[in-house]
Amino acid sequence: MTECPDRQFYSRPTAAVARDLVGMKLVRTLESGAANLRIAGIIVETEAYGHTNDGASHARIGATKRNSVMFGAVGRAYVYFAYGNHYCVNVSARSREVNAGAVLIRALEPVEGIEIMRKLRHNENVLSLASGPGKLTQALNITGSCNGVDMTDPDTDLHIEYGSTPRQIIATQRIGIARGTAKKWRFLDPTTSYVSKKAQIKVR
DNA sequence: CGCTCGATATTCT
DNA sequence: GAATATCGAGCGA
Repeated sequence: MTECPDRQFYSRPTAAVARDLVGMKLVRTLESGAANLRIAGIIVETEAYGHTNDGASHARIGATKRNSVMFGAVGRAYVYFAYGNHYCVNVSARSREVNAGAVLIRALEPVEGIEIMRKLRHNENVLSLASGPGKLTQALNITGSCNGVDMTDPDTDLHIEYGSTPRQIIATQRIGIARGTAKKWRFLDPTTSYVSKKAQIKVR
């Protein structure tokens, strides 16, 4: 039985991978003495990033020390430090037609280890635990040491498992970028309250 | 509720 | 020096 989406899953155009990741489960394992603590959430919001075809991508300028995972094997964690305060986590993915790419995980619905998330986040409100790319890395204790971890292996301390089927998925413009705004490469389930704040869909 | 701003790594100019 | 795939505190309405 396969627990995790395999290498083939990530060997497709990043927009397709980003869409299909909505509903999957992001799982973090922390060592705590003899036992292992499991923290996990359902992915409810993602963004796809490309290579030279995408002005918003870190990979648009070629490989650097920071973005090298985007050019390596697919299905691995690309973790970087943003704005000097927050980590963001992606999974590397790309089709054979390009040389780099990744999918940013923007929000989770907490499902396992919620009390641990509360402690790591210093926040009691479950709606605020992982509803943003910087928040979810803090809630799952994801730091630079996770960079390059294989997300297709259920035995690693950071990986992606099959989850649930989303009620709905919509594609919209990406958030917080100045270039590449025409692409509708942000994917989210608008029926959940756990998407990042800027991504809330206005209901009227 | 919405707006401004500080924190400050990485990369580019 | 400036921009960036962010967040939360502080302030005013």
